[in-house]
Amino acid sequence: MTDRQGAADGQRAAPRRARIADVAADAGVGVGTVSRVLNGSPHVRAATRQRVLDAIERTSYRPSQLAAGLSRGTPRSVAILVPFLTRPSVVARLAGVIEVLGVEGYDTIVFNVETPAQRDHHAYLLTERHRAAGVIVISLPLLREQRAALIAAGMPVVLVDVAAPGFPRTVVDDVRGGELATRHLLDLGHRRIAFVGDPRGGRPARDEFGFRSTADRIIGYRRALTAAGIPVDPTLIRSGPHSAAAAAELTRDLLRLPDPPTAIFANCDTQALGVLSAADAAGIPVPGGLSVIGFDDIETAVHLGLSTVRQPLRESGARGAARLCRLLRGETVTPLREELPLEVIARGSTAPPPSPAAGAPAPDGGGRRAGYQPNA
Amino acid sequence: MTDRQGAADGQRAAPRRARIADVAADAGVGVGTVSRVLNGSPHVRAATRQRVLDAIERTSYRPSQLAAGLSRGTPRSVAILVPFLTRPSVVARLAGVIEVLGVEGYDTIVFNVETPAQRDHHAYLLTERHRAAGVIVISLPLLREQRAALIAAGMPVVLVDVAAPGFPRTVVDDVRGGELATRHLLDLGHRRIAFVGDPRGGRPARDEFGFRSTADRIIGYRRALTAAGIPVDPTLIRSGPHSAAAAAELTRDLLRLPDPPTAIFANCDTQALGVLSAADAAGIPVPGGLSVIGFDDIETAVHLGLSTVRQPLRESGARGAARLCRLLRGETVTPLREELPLEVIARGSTAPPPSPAAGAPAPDGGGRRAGYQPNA
DNA sequence: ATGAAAGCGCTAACAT
DNA sequence: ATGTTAGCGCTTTCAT
Repeated sequence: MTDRQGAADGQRAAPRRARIADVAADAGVGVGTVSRVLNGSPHVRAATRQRVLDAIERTSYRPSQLAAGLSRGTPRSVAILVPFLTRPSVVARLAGVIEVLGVEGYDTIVFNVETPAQRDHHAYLLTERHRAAGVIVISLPLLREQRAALIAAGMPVVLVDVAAPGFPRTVVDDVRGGELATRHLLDLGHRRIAFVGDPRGGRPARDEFGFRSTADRIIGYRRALTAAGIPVDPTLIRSGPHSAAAAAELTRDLLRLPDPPTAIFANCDTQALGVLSAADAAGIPVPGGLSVIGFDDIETAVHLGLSTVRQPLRESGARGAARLCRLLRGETVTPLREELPLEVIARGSTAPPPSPAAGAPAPDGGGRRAGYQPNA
Repeated sequence: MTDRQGAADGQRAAPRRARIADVAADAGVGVGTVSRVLNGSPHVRAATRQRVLDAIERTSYRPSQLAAGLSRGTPRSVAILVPFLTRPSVVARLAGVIEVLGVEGYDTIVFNVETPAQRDHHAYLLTERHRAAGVIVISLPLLREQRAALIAAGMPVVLVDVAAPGFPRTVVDDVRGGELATRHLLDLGHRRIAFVGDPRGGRPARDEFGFRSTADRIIGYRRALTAAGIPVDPTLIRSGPHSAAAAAELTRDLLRLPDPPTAIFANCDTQALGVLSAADAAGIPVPGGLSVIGFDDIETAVHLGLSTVRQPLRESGARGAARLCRLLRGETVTPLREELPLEVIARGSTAPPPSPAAGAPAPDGGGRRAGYQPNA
């Protein structure tokens, strides 16, 4: 029988938000009980719970995340640190994270890092437990001191697509990925295979990200080549900024070589796009005159019929988020290092080399796909 | 109840986080003064301020966002509602938002909406002032009742790439965009121009998003056609799901028409990709046999040499965020409707029609660009 | 200009 | 099982 906020008078009085005490009063119970109902405590009689639920309904009560967070000591939101948010592979992972976290009742705060300085800035802020209940780091190597600070702060952290000793992480085997891509090309009969990617980078430093996947993929590339008895030719390994444009430039050089490659393994699909356009600009048909394979399997790869090494992007984010939630519940995650599968997706951008170079009679059906040929 | 499950390390005396009272004690002032320094109040003597600053340094104090938020009544974080986060145009806008908000000291909480139900769910949650200080809605039409609830809750809201009466919004003129694209094609001499896009959609409803931009672009398309004295042929206007694959399918049909179009205006760059691959699959060269223009100017458009109508994506997000910050400071934003410019970027995917259909001797240099031709 | 004290709305420890 | 109460760490009057 509570007065519906002075209904009689015409002017709507400021409809003061109901607080937990209002609900308690309305239900005729203590605030503790309401809190218990809110947090799903088992120590509440079904009948009481129902009374509280009704009161909540009547008062249109909405709990304050803020107050709950303060009281609890940690908010119901997690921070996620990503480098270059707009890159397709990154945003796909992010979507996976957000989806899972949302279902688990956590808000996702996104920190985008585009310079080492931003990385340092955000990494510092995230050691504050009142800012986020936990942290998910995607594809971004952290400095040793930053990892230490996170640990010292007791901050629950999971890594996605990066590794660091002692941290729960969801990754793929990039070395194996490099091997898979290269072997796919070898199986088609290629013998002169180039690699186009980012600079190998060292370890993360004050002024460097130190991304590691390229280096690993190159290791796999070399390994596959060596296993096939083909000497690694350093002039076929090129690196430049992480962009299609840069990849295109590198490809241009490669194609001008006296003995140009018949196939190119691009470090990621975006760079593969650059390779494709450079090939086109040079009038070299793909896969007729050049085979191209990328990495990641982003959406455009499908549209362009790009062969690639697929990794479960969205799922990696989802898995990482799920593991963080486990951590936040006080459970432990195991194994610390979770590996997701890699798979070669052969589309139309790879085929046997122009003139039967070596053996291998093209095991593939030589599938070809739709694409774009502006200069036809 | 001593320590929660921390990281692997065993020992480590709980380094109790310094609170504002610690700083006050260390500086020999009251907590109120520390708070004033923290919040840049002018009512603090310079000398006192310095003492406090030093104390903060000594105690390595970090203010609690949570406590400050509770006390203030609203957190230093803003919510951003986006549909289909992984779409390139959306994530570009999001990056702009995050950048500006970060600089202004706000955290960005991202809510990704992929179904009307998710829209409703999140829109409801966001009427809680203790959850976010303000809301930025990107490219997502809200139901009337949802807008009303936001207003009733006194929630500061800005819109980006969507319109709603009474709300501050940063948009482009899609009608004009449709006109620009179509006119570009007309100027090249095309007379048979098709449109490929999303279903026009009505207004947002319980089970529908009601995206509006397609409808507007079609209006512009018709307007340009009519202005050029060309009758609008309904069979040339096709729509399907927002994906390159669907666009490809629609294009396939279009190209099989007895009197097929010589040019296609795709609702967005992603769909233009689909158009391109369908053209390729049909063995029709672009732009030799078919001209294609998209909308947005996402990164891949550059790599593929796709002509398009550019809109400032990242900037739209940045502008929206800047306006929200103004709102949060209690200032008013004006004009309510902020319009960003549109511009045709002619790349290699548009050229005069195959056989000089009508007049216009191709004002453009007929620029062509790199692309991908897997079937050559 | 600065200190003291009253909340902000909730959780959790402690009673009962 | 449920009520009571003491904080969580800060901002903000209100005095002084």
